[in-house]
Amino acid sequence: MQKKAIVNKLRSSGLRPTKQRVLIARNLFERDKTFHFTVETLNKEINKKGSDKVSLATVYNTVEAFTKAGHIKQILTSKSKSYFDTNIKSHHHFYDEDSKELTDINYNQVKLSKVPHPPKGKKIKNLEVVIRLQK
Amino acid sequence: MQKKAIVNKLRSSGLRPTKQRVLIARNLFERDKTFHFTVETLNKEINKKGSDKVSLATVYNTVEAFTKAGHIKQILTSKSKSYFDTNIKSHHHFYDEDSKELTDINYNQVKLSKVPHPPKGKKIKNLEVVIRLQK
DNA sequence: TTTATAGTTTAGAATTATTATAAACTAGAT
DNA sequence: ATCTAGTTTATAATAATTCTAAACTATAAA
Ligand SMILES: [Mn+2]
Ligand SMILES: [Mn+2]
Ligand SMILES: [Zn+2]
Ligand SMILES: [Zn+2]
Repeated sequence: MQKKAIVNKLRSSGLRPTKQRVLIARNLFERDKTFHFTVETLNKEINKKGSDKVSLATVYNTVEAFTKAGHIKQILTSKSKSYFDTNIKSHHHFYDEDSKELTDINYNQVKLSKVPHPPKGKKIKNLEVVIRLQK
Repeated sequence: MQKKAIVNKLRSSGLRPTKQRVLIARNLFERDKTFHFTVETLNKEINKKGSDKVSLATVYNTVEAFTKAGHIKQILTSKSKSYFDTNIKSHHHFYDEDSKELTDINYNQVKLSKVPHPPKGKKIKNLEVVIRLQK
């Protein structure tokens, strides 16, 4: 994804392409592979080396804005820190209880042959599987 | 579950049946139905009305001890607060994005016809499905 | 182009959830 | 009854996140 595309992505979701947002978006989306992150890891990544500094408040604001816009998504965990994913396609996760690491499971690696009906008046938005691993 | 059984449950997991632990355990397990809670809701429930007071620190300690002992389990959410479940059987959840409520899905309401192999040297400890609902 | 303004960034304070500390207390063994 | 490791508690500390309000800026309008 090139800078032009990044700017369009931001504009298309009603977000002004500010210096900070473009910097963060390039860091998140100009990669070969999707990945998982926390605000803490993203903030470190963004603010390392000689690059222009972005405040922690802005990292929080931007992550929230990108989540609301659907550019990233929040991941289910049982931890006190929020995890996010640049892979917004429907997919599943392994959670390694020993290393505490989350890794993607390809969507077609899991098949469901029976899914419950949603309660009246509600629709299924998505379905996520988490497989916990142990030694 | 009667008081005697509660005391045994605590003893069997190496926990002394103190006044506070028994009070909390009775509140959690002497019910017809399992339920979901946070430390905050449990603390309110335990410390309301004329009952003996239990400190918040003890509620945290006890929830941690009960989780380690396998009497309750922590639930996957994408929130900053930890949720717990008195239903320790393998089961799944609906998560209502509008009301932000978690409800149980019976285990046999979900069937998986394909599950990925765990990475080398790891075993599958359990598998949880979360179905997000929207209006 | 300037100008106006709504949107954005920021440092720092505030809040919230959780964990740590260390002194007082107690269950249960002897 | 005495002893002691385990437990409880008030309170402090830490960690994650949200709030605040002043300074700044992207961009639309003049
Ligand atoms: Mn915390
Ligand atoms: Mn928080
Ligand atoms: Zn993922
Ligand atoms: Zn449940």
